[in-house]
Amino acid sequence: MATGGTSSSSGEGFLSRMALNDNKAGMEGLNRDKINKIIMDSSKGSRFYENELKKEQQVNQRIERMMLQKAHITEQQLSKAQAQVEKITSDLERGRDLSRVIVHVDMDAFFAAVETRDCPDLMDKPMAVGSMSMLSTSNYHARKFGVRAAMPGFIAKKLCPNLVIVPTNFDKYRAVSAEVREVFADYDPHFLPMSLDEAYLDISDHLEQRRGWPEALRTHRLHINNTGTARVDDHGDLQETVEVEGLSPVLFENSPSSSPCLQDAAGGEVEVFGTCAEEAVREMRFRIEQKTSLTASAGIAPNMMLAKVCSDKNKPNGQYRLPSNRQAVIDFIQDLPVRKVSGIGKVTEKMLGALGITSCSHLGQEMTLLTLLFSEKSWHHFLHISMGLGSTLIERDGERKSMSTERTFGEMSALEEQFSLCRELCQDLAQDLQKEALKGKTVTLKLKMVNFEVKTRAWTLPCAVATTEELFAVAKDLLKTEIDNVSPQPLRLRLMGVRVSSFASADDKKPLQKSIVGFLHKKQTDSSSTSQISFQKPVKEHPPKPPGQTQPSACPSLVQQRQGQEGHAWVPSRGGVEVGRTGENQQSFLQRAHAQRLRLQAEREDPPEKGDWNGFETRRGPASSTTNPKGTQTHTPKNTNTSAETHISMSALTASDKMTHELTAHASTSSCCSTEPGTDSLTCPVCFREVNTTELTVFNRHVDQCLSGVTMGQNNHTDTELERGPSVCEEEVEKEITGGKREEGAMEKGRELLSRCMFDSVGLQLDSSAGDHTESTTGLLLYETSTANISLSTVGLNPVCLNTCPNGDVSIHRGTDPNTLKVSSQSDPHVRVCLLSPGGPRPMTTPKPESRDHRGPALTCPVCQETQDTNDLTLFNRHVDLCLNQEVLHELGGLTSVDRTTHTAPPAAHKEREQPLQRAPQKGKSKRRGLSPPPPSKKAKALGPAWNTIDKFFR
DNA sequence: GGGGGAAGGACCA
DNA sequence: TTCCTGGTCCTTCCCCC
Repeated sequence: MATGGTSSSSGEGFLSRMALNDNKAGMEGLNRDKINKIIMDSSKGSRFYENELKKEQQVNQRIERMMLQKAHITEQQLSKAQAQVEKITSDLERGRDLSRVIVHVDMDAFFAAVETRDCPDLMDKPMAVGSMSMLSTSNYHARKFGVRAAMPGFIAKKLCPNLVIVPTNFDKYRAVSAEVREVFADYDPHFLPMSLDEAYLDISDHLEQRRGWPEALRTHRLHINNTGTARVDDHGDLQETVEVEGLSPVLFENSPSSSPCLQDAAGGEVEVFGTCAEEAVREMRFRIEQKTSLTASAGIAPNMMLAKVCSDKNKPNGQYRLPSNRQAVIDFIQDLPVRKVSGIGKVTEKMLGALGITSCSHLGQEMTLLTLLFSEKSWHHFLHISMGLGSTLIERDGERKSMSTERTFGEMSALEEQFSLCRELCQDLAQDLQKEALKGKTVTLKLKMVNFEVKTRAWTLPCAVATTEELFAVAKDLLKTEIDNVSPQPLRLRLMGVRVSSFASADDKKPLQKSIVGFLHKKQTDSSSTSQISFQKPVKEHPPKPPGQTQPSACPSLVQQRQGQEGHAWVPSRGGVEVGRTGENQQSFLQRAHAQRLRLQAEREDPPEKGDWNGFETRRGPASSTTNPKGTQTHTPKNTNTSAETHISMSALTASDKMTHELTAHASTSSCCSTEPGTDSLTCPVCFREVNTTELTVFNRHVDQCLSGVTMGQNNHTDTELERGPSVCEEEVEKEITGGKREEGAMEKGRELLSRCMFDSVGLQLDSSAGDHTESTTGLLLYETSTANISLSTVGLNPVCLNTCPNGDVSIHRGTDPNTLKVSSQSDPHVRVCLLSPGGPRPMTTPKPESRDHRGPALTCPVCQETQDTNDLTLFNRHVDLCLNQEVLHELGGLTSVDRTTHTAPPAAHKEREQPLQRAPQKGKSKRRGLSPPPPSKKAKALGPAWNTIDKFFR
């Protein structure tokens, strides 16, 4: 019964959850009160104790709620539940399978036994394996003092001052475990290892065969190795047969090897085992003992649940068989304490205890009540237990569902240390993932505070990730969010872990795109989802769904606006990333941009492809290699008329270059810039202009110059092709800007706009006096830097972290003037910022004119759907741009929620459910999965309909 | 208001 | 001075219908 606060099992006022768990072999008949007092005295006042107290109170509250619920149960509910239980019980009974012979084998005090075997001096001493902080296991001498696994060493020392604590040596245990598993495999090649020292086997098939075996196959010889330990050579030659003088150092009295032996013709001792299940298991344990000098215990039963309980029955070094008949099972279950059943721990035990349920027979008696108080899963489990049912099918080769790594340490508060550790963990995890060729979509950061409070923060990506950079990109943002949430206080950690889950399916496991070739190719063939960088006339119908999109890709509001304004309503007047373009779903664009960013990050991990030239490679049809002017190789197109694909390997590019290509590649799908198969020109992958040549040398020179222009933040084309005048793109842009009329400076506007699309660093002003620092007064930004990981500040916005910085030394922050940004890097002299918006400070709220011009209707922003108090297109466009740029910025930032209504980031301490740490933005339904911006906070919702409306765009 | 996805957390071995 | 890892289930929040 819940007592609230602390509960006592002995009247001393200690936490029951911290009391000794003597539910383990070798711990019977201990003085629990005395041991518990020592445990409490050692723990009281510690942070651990305080946390346990908190947990205990939570469990007590659960119990109180449960009891309250119980008090309100009606007779009607009970009778209905009764009928339900009876029906299910009947169904389960009909399906009871007693045909399999399942064995659970558990090595006795495994780690301790291995250490004792290797150091016989420990044989008669109480010893444990672990450290002063935590013990992994203890031997049976130590258990008599109450020392057991999962107990801190310092407390164990108080219980048993003579305790010898041996450090763990997992390599050794793994090696021994491998030997044991070799034996298991002879009885069930598909056995299921649960840990290094535990496994389930289905020996039904083995028994079937065994019945026909001659005695010789069931005969095993004893021999002694050079350490004096008896060993058997399984069915092999006896190298040295010596009389067994005694048991191995860690064998127990009822060792299978101590059974009477026969002598073979050569005078060696042999043991013959029978054909039944007990004999087969005894033989298995015998062979394990002979092979490793360690003993094992086993349980034989018709299902896994019972086998597990049975293996504990005659521990150590014993076995127990539960006959495969219903009555035997029911009798066995009757008096079995619920805590003995795998899956019922201290909390469940306590909750059941509050209902007066301590044994499995009680479970059966109270099933009706349990159906009304526990979840369906829970009471189904209870019902199975009460009937002695369990799995008869050992699930082999089950798919791994997650992989993680974590580390416990002394208090860690320094940011650098935390991020450094975070990166290390990501690195370790990436290596582990690589070993199993796994990629996962969900990255979870686990933090344990110094007060033992555990927090997990997860983020699900649109595509599976596996590399250090990819993992760190997410983990560090999650970490940063937590740090920000407690700021200015430091985040005081004692554990950090990183986990990856939601592993990719077989299809997703295909190697990540090495290039944007598919991206380009697909766009060329799928105009419906093509991003039109040119500014076309409004479309009237929704374009077809892009592949993978479940929602219509056009923004109805936007279409409506455009129609209503006869093509003049919203002209995306800024350069850079244009979202909401005709025929383009903003979300799908953002998704692709983000996905591409991840791919690019992934490619950083890969070495440059052989044959790449400056990271660019042009392929058309089957390629042959040729040497380019730089002396490296490139592929010469053999057939320019078939399967034209522009392959841009990113491996040799900097992050900034890659980002450039991410967007320019996108731009390449423009109708005005796409490569037309069948022409004698090649399309530059940098500027996406057609270069009127098929001569590789000429083309390479062009690309080279383009590339250097982009890299240097300029578009200093000097090629003749580049100086031939405005490209088709520019003309399109110009048309859109001027409405078809050529005006003074229109061409320049077009050029500027285009160059911004291509991430020209227009607007940056280099402050040479600041050394590596670049300052700019600017509006919204996207980043470009060769080292990435920039915390971007935009005017009026809080910093938004966009990417990963391997070196961690790039920073962008506001200068003394709130409208200036400072970009700096200690290691990279070429840090660059690319503008998505014209230079110059921009107001962060939509500037409203004194009074609206009444010559036309009010305009509604397609992003926030707020009616703007203006019909002035310049002002209106500025507002739309602000909204959209924030979407883009936010999207690429990935994690920081942006309040679109106020155009400011939400308060760092965005606390929900009174959690001390901010939750990672919650994902919504599949429409927003992964890439789309997280929903706004409650506050943001209260402030305006921004999120709802942007979401509706894509429905 | 219910269904269902996502995330956090508890529990267990 | 109280582990590490991986799994399942429950609760809560949120969006959508």
